[in-house]
Amino acid sequence: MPTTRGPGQRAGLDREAVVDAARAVLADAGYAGLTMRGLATRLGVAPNALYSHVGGKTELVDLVLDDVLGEVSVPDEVSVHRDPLAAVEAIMTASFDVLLAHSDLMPHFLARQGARGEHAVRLGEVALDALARAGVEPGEGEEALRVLIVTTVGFAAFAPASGPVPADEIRASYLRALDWLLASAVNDR
Amino acid sequence: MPTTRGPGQRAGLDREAVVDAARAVLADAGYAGLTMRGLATRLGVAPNALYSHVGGKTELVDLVLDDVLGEVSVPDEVSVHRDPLAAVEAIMTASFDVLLAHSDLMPHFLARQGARGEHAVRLGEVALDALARAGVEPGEGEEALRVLIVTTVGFAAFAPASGPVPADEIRASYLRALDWLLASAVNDR
DNA sequence: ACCTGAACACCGTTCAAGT
DNA sequence: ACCTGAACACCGTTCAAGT
Repeated sequence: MPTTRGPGQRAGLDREAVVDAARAVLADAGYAGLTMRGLATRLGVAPNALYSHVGGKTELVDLVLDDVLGEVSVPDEVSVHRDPLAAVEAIMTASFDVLLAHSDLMPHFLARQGARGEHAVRLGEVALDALARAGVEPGEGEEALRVLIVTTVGFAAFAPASGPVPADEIRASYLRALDWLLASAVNDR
Repeated sequence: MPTTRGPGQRAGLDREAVVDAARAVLADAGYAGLTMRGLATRLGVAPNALYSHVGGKTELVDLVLDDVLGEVSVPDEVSVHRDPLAAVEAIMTASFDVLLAHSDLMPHFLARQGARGEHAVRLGEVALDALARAGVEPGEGEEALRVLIVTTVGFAAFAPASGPVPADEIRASYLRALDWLLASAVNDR
């Protein structure tokens, strides 16, 4: 039960607290259960208080998505140099597993046509570097990366356990598709 | 302006008319503009009248999606027998182009984890037959098809012209990914 | 069976005001 | 700058009733 607060009294909220609470709502009630009003209730504030910290619901979900992407472990420079192809594969499978745990966010990812938060950018940079080192032609890295991202997000969206196809089957399909794509991306010239 | 109608008076609606009107709303206002209430207004009926013909909004969008898939031209049996790999490619690129024109429906496709309408089923059957004839191992056709579908829908979702990447670039990426996947699916054994 | 009227239980967002 | 109160303009869906 939230302490009653008059106008002008602070709730001690900030952007991070809002994003954290949004992730908690997401974990409890899924994407369909994530509403600005419900989130405000959980935080003990009026619905419109959230607009002091995020621009709106779309931006909030963007922030949540990038927060999730922050959980993907990025291979260090040494690993990338030693075996760049394995590094690309590691980035993608790690991303897949993290995104799979938030598969109901993937339609939003696609509707927004990608992610442009700091974690997304960081992942993209490392993957692009690794692809170049793995032998992808200069100037073709972006295209290859786009293919890999669409595949990864697409399968993560498709895979929830509630679906008609078991998640482990989808995961196997994803891994196979990833191998097919990487083999072709590297050998194609 | 709809003719005023008292209780018990028919509007002459049926499932098909509702789906057709939904597609018209979609063309005018996009997926975000497709609401049960707005659709009812366009049809000149009360909002709840729609529930005599569709189970709800989710089912309506499912029906619209399958209606869209009905526009994909399916290769005839002769073509499939003559060059099965080309037939698979034709099915996928034709689907891609049709879905691309309705890219804002793709998040719904993924959220629903596929399409199970009659047109979707028909496309799947023909594609599966063509994949088998093209040399995909028995029992591996479903997996290959799943990979192709996710890729096709993923790129269709990703490609709208409003996005940061031009649609023709995305289309090129899609075609390349499709070639990569098909080459591996057929040769992999 | 197919429709209307009315209501229920919500949404996201904005505006003005208070400290 | 950060919050509240109140409102605006919507949603999808259900229930009861009419023909």
